[in-house]
Amino acid sequence: MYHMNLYGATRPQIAEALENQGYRLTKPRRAILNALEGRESFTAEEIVDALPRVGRATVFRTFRLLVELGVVCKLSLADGAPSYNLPPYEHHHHTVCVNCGNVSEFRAATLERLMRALDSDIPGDVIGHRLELYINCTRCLESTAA
Amino acid sequence: MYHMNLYGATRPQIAEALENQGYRLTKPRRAILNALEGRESFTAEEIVDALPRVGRATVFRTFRLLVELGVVCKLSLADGAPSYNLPPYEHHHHTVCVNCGNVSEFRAATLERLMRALDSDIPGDVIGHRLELYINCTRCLESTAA
DNA sequence: GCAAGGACTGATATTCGGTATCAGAAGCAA
DNA sequence: TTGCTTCTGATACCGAATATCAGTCCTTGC
Repeated sequence: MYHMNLYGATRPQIAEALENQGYRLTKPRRAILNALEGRESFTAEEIVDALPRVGRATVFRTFRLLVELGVVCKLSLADGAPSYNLPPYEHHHHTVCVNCGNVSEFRAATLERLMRALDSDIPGDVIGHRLELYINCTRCLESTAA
Repeated sequence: MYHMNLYGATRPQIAEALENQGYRLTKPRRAILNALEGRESFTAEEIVDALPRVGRATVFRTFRLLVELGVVCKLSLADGAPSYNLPPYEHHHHTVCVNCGNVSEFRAATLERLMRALDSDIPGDVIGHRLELYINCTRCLESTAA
């Protein structure tokens, strides 16, 4: 369970990973994986609404499972509201548009290297980090300029 | 209201800033500022409990106000639980011990410079960021080693 | 000092995101 | 099929925070 690398996995790969970990690939879980397909970023409530035949608790349980598996990742919008996404690759960070709420990912090798370097400056062991950049996305900038 | 720099301000400075912005320095607000004094990191609930004569809503309203003013800042512990603190200087980041929950600040000039450099790599305007490092603090490491 | 008006307050209800519980259903292995 | 485990949905609940709103406090203008 530690350091799983499923970012960017296809649905069949996710399904396989679930089963390899001893989890069952049940109908509601399949429905949820289906619903995530094609979405770049989503809230739990969105999925609950999209799947009226799947219970609220199950959606949250499955989200928690997928986060543990490293398939989806949870982030906070600028107002603190939680959101989830299916990131295309591991060790990425998020940009969140404070205007339209759109989420994108970026990798920054330099940043990662720096983060590792920081480890030696910080008393204690750094075991993880969270970085979010709040932006005005190009689309929003264009539309407000118009 | 934009880009206020009150991190590290003393209580009289905070009080003055409130009044300069047209806010009233009322008894409940004074009580809250008093209660924050000397605390490094605190939850809203802690302050609510510490001040039984001040309403719950008022504590949250005042916290929101102080966050807007840039006096206190809100952060998430590793489990996502919200916490607040009175940072000693502006443009800092937090280390959160995943074991004991202790919060500290650190500045990293290099990091800030890098962050500014990142701006040019990101489509859109970067207007803010949030970085939290999750650590095992030295005290926790020592006590588990013992 | 007093009245008037807005800012602020506390009590209460409500929202939102998420978890606990638990009886019953679904999945799997023999 | 039996039997066992995992999983599910309904429901209730929780913590953090906001909306509402009648009433109070603060300030200012006289």
